[in-house]
Amino acid sequence: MKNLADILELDGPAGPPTERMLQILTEACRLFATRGFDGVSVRDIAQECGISKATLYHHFPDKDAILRPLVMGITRSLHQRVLRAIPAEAEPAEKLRAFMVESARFFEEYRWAFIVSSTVFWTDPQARQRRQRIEWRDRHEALLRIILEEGVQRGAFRIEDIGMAGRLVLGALNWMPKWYDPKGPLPASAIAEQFYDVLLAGVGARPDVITI
Amino acid sequence: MKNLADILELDGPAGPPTERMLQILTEACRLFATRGFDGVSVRDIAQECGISKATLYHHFPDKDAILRPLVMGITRSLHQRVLRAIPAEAEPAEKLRAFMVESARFFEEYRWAFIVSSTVFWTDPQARQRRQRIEWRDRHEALLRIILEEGVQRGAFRIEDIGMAGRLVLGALNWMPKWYDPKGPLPASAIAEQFYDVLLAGVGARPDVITI
DNA sequence: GGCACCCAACCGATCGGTCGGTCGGGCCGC
DNA sequence: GCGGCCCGACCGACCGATCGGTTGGGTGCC
Repeated sequence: MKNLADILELDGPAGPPTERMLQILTEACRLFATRGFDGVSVRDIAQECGISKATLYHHFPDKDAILRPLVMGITRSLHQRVLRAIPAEAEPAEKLRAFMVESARFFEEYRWAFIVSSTVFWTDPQARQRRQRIEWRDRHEALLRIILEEGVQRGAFRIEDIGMAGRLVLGALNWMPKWYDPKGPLPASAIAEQFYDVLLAGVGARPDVITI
Repeated sequence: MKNLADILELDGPAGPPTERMLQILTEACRLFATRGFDGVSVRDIAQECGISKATLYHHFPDKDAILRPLVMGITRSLHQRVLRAIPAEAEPAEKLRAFMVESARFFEEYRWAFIVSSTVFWTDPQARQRRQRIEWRDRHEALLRIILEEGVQRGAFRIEDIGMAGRLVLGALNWMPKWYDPKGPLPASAIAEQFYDVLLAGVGARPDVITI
């Protein structure tokens, strides 16, 4: 995982996060991703960091306070990074490609946090910063929808239901964590490129073109 | 949820599952899907069924024994149902369509169990019947791969990397539980049809065809 | 001395699971 | 028909373990 501090916004009233806090967040993130939030005890996190549980509670008020910045940071940063990666003047197809590739790249860099974020979205009916998180996610989905709509209007895309097309794209990308192997032959960005190719041209052969 | 008994294989040495066991499985399934396995206590399940915890343990040896048939049954039944829904003599494209639509239909019928199964796959590093479950999943993925390969060989599909194309398809389908609303306008099968259309023809406009 | 950091020991609550016992309906010998 | 018996379904009370979180007291650096 790249520097986890980049995606966090802990530098509020308490100043920038300390080295120890980052260590706790990093270890907790990896544990949450592999065993789930409820499957990891505060003792586990402390032990993994080589400190006592009481020390951990010196840096964080409660268990939720460890999870929250991870989920929140990932949701926000994903959108911001993808948004920044999309060239303003490009063709819609190129924008879609940028959206998909940058999403995959982000996933690869912050894999554990990405997994935590996407699993927590489920089993969390109430509070945990839900509103603000959903706001970012909606903004992200809106960005994709705008790209697709622009493509349709400019004649680059041919889409019946934009919402459904968007969900197909996001589904393929968001499902990646479940099977992606960082030691595999292809980086996530290359996989996203392939997805893009299939998505744009379809898998169906085009006899009408071939037989001209 | 349709009759949960259809997907279970509890009728082993102990005979067919009793009404009470089915009730426990049904309620537990719904709770697991919404709050996660670790987020649901045995007390919760018992209370939801209107029985005491001791009574629940009279019907199941432990908590895992409630989860196991759900996850196992879904994984196995999904494959079997989809396999049966694919016509042997059809074109590859029609087979792919049947694969996707039947998967969606199955998800819609056994929505809670489907969600439980797909979430449990994560946070479960060890035992819980992992080997047998993965066997069914692999068989399912192999089925899709065979369809795609046949399509390529018969000139119906134009695919660079079959594994990646398959993962795109499965990703879109498996992600559905996260956003699908059973009270929405479209049934899951109709959504799968749309996915199929996009997948086959792609979203890119085809000026080469239009300008003939 | 004061502050940030750290710890062993402890707290009440809740976890998965067990125990001894109650209840009611079928089934037997008579 | 009927007392005695059995047994599956059920329950309240309890178990040790572990949960998230707290307390009070160190230790070392400014």
